[in-house]
Amino acid sequence: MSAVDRSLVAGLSLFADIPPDGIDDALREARPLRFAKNAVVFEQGQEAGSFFLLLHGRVRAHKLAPAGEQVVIRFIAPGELFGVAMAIGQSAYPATAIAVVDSVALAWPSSAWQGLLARHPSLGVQTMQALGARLQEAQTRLMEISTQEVERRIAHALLRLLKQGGRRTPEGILVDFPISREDIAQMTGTTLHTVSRILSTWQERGLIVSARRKVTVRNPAQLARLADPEGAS
Amino acid sequence: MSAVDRSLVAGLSLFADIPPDGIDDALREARPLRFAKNAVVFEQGQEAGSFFLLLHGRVRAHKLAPAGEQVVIRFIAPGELFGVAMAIGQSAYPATAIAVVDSVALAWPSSAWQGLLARHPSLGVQTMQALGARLQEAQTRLMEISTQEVERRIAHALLRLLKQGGRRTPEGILVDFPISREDIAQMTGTTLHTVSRILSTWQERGLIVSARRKVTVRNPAQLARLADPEGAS
DNA sequence: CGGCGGCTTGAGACCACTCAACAGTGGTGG
DNA sequence: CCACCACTGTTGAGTGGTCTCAAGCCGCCG
Repeated sequence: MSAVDRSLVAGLSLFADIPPDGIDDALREARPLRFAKNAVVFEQGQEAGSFFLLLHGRVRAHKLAPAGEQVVIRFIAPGELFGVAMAIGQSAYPATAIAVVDSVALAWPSSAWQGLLARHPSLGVQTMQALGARLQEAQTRLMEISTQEVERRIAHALLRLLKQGGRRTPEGILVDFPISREDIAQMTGTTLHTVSRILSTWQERGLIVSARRKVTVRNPAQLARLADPEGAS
Repeated sequence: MSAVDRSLVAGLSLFADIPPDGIDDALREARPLRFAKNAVVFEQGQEAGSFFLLLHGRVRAHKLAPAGEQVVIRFIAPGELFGVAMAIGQSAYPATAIAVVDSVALAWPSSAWQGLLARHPSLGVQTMQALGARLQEAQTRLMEISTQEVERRIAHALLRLLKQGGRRTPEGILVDFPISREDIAQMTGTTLHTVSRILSTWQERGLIVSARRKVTVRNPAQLARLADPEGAS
């Protein structure tokens, strides 16, 4: 009678160390939710009533600056937890989450977290590692934005996007979800104008092919050389 | 026969939910280490053999950029865990840790982590919340550096330093550990020159008093107004 | 008391931002 | 089904905040 079938989450590292009946137990409290493109999953500042596991689609998390500018925190891929505010002791969501394309996520009430953690300790381990990876990435971005000029930051951002969601095509590797110049600007601390100019010159040089909300990298190796000229050890 | 007395860590939130004999158990595997001012605790890239709990002093964590620039990740205060690379699934330290003043830390072998976590689940909860707080801070700094001009970033950085280690003095609130313009520059993604200029103007305006590696804020409220002109809700 | 690490301050250059105008493109409603 | 409009992207011109380069000063620490 579980509302969600276990096959939906089979193979996710989050549940890797949990036996089948444990997974059933965990899914019992979850509800699947559909989010249309551009739908808001939760909003910054709102009370953190649920946490989520993305099953299909793509979700963008961004933070609102006091003056109204947005900064993109990350793009969430299927298989990732998000909105785990209460796991880290926050009662409100620290960012806004919006579906980039039609998406499906499992939602648990935040109050279920403690019990889940107690019954399935490996969840804690997996979550801690995911948090650690996000912390590393945030610190790396901080380092980049502090020390590198815009072109290199954009190169790094693009490479990360490819690693997270790159799909081979005849023309090269395509970022497999819609991404605008504005998005890239908000990931790298610059403006859409500057991103547009830089992508234009890259396109002239044959490094990339881009269209409206679409970027294909023809030559990842050269892009990597742009990102790290020294080939840092 | 425990090597370290439990009174050393009494009152730390990290051990708040663990009974006395559990604390003794945890301390059994730890060794206290002294670090002289400017001593290296561990270095970025090095294999993560130990994790640490700072007891006295102050430790600076910074990351080295490919071209050699440093970025200050955080200042570690007594009571905080650091170097927990393996807890987050990293086999090497992602940053360098250096004692800012003479310091004392407890060191556990990294291999002890799993067992500790299994025997004392509340450790996991506490650590996850600490990680969450650090993630929040990193993301907030990302937002600041992406959207705000240098003066406001420095104001925010100073306010955070005060919150973490501020001591009342007749002249105002003093950052209670040595901090150079270069440190502040590396926290805010700017240069020591710009920091110097800005602190100079603040000093002229009577906002702060500063000396070599010392900053005292006379008027925190005014500084906060500089940091958030709108008084954002 | 000498030297070095930290700090200050000036001058000039430049990267990236702001402001501005316009051009595709794709979704939507009549 | 087509036309329109909002969204996305391009490109130019000008500006300015911050960096770089440079020189010198101060105050600790050894």
